[in-house]
Amino acid sequence: MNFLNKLNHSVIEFYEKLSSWENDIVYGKGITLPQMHTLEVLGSQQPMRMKELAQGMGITTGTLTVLVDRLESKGFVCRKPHDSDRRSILVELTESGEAMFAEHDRLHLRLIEELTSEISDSEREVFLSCLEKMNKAF
Amino acid sequence: MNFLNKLNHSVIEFYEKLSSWENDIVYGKGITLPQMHTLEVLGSQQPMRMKELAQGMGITTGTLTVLVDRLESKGFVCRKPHDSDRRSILVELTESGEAMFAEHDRLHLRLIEELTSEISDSEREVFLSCLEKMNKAF
DNA sequence: CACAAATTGTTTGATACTCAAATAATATTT
DNA sequence: AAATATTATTTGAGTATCAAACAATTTGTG
Repeated sequence: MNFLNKLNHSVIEFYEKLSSWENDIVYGKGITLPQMHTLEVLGSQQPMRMKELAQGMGITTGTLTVLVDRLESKGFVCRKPHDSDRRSILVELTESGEAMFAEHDRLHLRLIEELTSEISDSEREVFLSCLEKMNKAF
Repeated sequence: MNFLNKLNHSVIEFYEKLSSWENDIVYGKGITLPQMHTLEVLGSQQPMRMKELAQGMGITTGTLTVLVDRLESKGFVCRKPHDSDRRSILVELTESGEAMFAEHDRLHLRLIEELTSEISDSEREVFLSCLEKMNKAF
């Protein structure tokens, strides 16, 4: 098997494992993966309009409406009117939503820490650099 | 922001982008992501019992039953009786399922090829090595 | 051997995600 | 002022998912 093929399948394997880990973690918190994803996107930019948030997540506003409904009823986000555009609605993390996001991010960090614990600093530097280049090219 | 944090968020960003890419690619083929995932798992080991396949995918057999129903009606997989255990059922890719899987794998390979095209061979070697170590530690 | 216990796949009932299309309210353009 | 565009919600339909109940078969035990 050639190099690129190996790389390809290692990427797929990592993706699958991360996906499965994510699912397990999130499930234990009484929230779904798309719901957590919403909190994550809001975590990095806040507040956001429904339209922006939907675009950032790659879903339709129709889908987002029900997603935000559920997150709101669980107390993790809140809707606010937009100052200058009355068609728009701003979505924000509540204190509890912030906490949920922060906790998840912490777990993520710890996972990456564990997974790379046997890798030398210089190799990790290269790894990050590759990842950044790939993200840029995506 | 410290190193691990950067690494963590680059991993998340890559994961999101790959997920979105996967979705788009698969959507155009009249098949869903979980359905493609089923073909992928079967692609690397075949035939598999329902139970094995479900475990390999991290879903219940109940979920898998309907998934395989749909794939069967689309002609991508087929069910066969198990020789020695009459409770079990073997699932296999059809010719058309093989083709679908192979095509998807090819696209995946091309994506990885493109994303890493600006990265030197030696760095790609390190990248693969890191990925393999992380998969092992997962 | 015969019956109890475990395994395997399917079915059922419930919840969630997703989209496309229709709708209502508000902005923008002409 | 009226037509067009944008934004969020609602509706209808399909799919994914799980847990629990079920039927068929295999394995284990007395």
